[in-house]
Amino acid sequence: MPELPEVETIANRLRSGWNGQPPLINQSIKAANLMWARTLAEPDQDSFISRIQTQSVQDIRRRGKYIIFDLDIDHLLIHLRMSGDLIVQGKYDPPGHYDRLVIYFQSGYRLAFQDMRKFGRVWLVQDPQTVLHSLGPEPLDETFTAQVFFQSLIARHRQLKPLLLDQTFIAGLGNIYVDEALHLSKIHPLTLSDSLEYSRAEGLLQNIRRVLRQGIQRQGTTIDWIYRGGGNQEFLRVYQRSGEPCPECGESIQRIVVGQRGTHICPHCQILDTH
DNA sequence: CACGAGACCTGTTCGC
DNA sequence: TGCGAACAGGTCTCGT
Repeated sequence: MPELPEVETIANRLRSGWNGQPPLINQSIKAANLMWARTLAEPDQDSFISRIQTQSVQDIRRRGKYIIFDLDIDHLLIHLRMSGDLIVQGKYDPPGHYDRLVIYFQSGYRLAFQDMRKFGRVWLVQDPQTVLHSLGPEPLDETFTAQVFFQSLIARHRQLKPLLLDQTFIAGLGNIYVDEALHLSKIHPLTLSDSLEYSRAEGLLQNIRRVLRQGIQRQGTTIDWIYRGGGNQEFLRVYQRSGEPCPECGESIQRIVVGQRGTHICPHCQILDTH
């Protein structure tokens, strides 16, 4: 489900409160209940529960597609993968069908990690870097310049789309925003990374930032019932629009497969440059 | 190093 | 209507 803008939106809502629910900042944890064992990556279940239930939430933030809860001592890291979501439940709200981990606060509110497909993972660690160390740069970080981006592109010989999805290369992009950014840039997803000229790499970085900022501004992309509230879906230009006309030239949007991922391109605007 | 296939899971939609 | 195949926002591991 979530890419950088969706994770950012969820972290913001949990930090500041949303939809009548209170901020989770400063709330004290009193218990936790794990319903699907594999959801917890680290540590073992007994250590997790005994360690977490004495701590309170100091801050909530995002790195790549991870949501980070800074607690008094430890850090709780959550990766939502394909179908995960974080929901604040009130004292009298019923449990959700797909709740995999529930954290109970002294206030009576609960944080439920819901995850239909069970791909999501949770870590409780003393040093977040043990989990995050291999992540690439944040695309919206100002110190990540076009020069840096270009140099890292030409240092590899990779198909562009799989490279942009590689979280050790750049952190936070997923299938939707990559397809959108490549279409805006008029670049074919199979273009080799070391064949891009500087000006095209610069334009690509600008468009990556544009689609991410717009996604954040619209509070994410709603694809189905799992993710609620985001308005970006109406603005997608190619993603899951096979057969519809390209907004640039009117040609029919085509679906191909790249790196085993469904990929949406305009065959007229995005020509593969081979030489 | 780069890439493809398969695995991990459940649910919805598509095609016959 | 029914039923299996294809597909879904992500990432990991293994083999070539």
